[in-house]
Amino acid sequence: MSTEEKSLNFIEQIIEEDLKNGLSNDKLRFRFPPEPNGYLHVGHASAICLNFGLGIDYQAPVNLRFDDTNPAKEEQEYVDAIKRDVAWLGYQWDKECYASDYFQELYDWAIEFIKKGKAYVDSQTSEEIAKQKGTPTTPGTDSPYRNRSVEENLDLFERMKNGEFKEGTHILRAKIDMKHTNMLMRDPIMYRILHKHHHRTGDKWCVYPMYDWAHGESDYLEQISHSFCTLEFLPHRELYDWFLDQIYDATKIRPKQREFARRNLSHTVVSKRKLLQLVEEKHVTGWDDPRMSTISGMRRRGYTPTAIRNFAKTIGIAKRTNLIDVSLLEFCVREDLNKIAPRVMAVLNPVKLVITNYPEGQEEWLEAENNPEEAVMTYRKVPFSRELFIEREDFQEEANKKFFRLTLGTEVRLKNAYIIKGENVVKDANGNITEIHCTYDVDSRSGSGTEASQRKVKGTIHWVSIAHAIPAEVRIYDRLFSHESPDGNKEIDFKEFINPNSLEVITGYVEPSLQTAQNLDHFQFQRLGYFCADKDSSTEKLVFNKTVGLRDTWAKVESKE
RNA sequence: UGGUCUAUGGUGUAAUGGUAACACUACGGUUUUUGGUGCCGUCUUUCUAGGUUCGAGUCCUAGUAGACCAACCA
Repeated sequence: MSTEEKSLNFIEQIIEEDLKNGLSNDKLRFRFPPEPNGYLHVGHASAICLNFGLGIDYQAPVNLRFDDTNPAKEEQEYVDAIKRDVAWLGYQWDKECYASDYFQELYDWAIEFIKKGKAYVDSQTSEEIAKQKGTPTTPGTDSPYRNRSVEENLDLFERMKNGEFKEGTHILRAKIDMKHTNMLMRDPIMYRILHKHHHRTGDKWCVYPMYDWAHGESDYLEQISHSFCTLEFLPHRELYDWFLDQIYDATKIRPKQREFARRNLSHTVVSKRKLLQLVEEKHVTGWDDPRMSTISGMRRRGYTPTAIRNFAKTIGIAKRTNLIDVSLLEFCVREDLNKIAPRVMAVLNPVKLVITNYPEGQEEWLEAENNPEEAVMTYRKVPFSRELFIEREDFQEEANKKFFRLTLGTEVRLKNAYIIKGENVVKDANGNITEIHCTYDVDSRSGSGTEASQRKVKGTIHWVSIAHAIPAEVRIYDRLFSHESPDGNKEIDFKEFINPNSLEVITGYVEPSLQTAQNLDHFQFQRLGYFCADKDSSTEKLVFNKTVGLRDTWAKVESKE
């Protein structure tokens, strides 16, 4: 009964208003239109969640359209990666489209433009054209070729298409207004000559449409009702509408472009160009490096589709410039992982613990909860023996009042096992601890129901049996940028920004149940953080990537004495 | 020396002329066989100045600040 009044964001309000004004719900259609010139990143994830989310909410189809109008930058590899990423996020597109599917229609329309005197061939250099274009504060001037005859334009444009000219010698321009306050309306370029192989159309074309001439028309051909893009395209809207005016058939849906602010994330870069630079300059191992903000990087890092979708939903949509703190993304990741990640024991910085009163050669397989958050609890067995590894930092000889873990003379519980008491330590010549000796209370086994097993001790620590533990490579990631992400459009030197300690590779020991860990399964190494298994083809070893740390307060508490 | 867009706690987003709220962060308390989780709480908000109105975060005007616009990129 209590249908919560959901507040609509401004995008939903636009749609609601259109529906109220007579647009039929079954005419709704959205699209996500990436250029296949790189991998998708967390910013695209927002756009994907917006468009596909609207599709789900309104039960409307969403097209996946590749904006492949520039063969110089686009590759099939990127098309494949984009499809994989959108699908991984959990969305299904209605039609898979390509701007290149429309090259013929666009060409035919361009001929009509010429015939109607709406377009002309300009034969100046790009420098001359740029000069005539003026600046945001000064008007442009007409090209000397602006008033060529229709016949000459038709002839020239056909010869451009037929490959008779070199790149840069001629372009087709829309004839609008060189003095327009919006620079995009100053006779924008519709076609340029590019003798490049296109990943889909091969060598069929050597004239390629520009974004502005292809995008709205693609929306129109696909009968997209709402075309959402980022705010930097806002000045393009006037041109989008002008092009549509020339070809629009009133019996059809006229697509509407609306803009929202792109999302910026602190401590990271959200720009394909900069991500490409990181890859090319080898600051990272590739587009799917777990430190990258790409969707494939986040996948390898262990972020889940649910977490990313919740993040997108939480940050919402608006029109103001923003810088979202990564801690919100990390919260979303923890929130999801807490529910689904099995708790397992692992020791990353081991020190040997010997239980002196535990029989030599004896082993027990103890029952352990997989995840206390589970609705129906499941269990696994973990091996216990006389010699264990524990985390080096879980032991201190001298007890601080706020230190709840193992010290000499105090009791602590080994998770899922027994209560032990620290007795003494063995040190090497340099005074480093090499072994800790302790005794255990045989009646204190977890779940045994004995009085001793009910006893409260102030700390619980984690362990693995040395004889049974499996060595694993563990990759600990830190933020790629230690302070703020480099911003602006100018060339940047990443060396000034990159955190040199963003990757640490260590060898840890994990409980044997992880031997069968599948690629990208999630785990909580108890008290250490969330991790995922990453199969590395170059090694037989188990490899784990640290996804995100736990929200840990002990360091803070202990530092306050 | 132009045009367009934007302005709500440290961060992000709501409030659609009628009690400024939700989440994150930070901090405190509590539960806990994870210093995790859960639960409870605290701190911190409408850019400025006018105007319209019984009433303005919301509408209007001006100012201020930020963003975008001069690729044969998208």
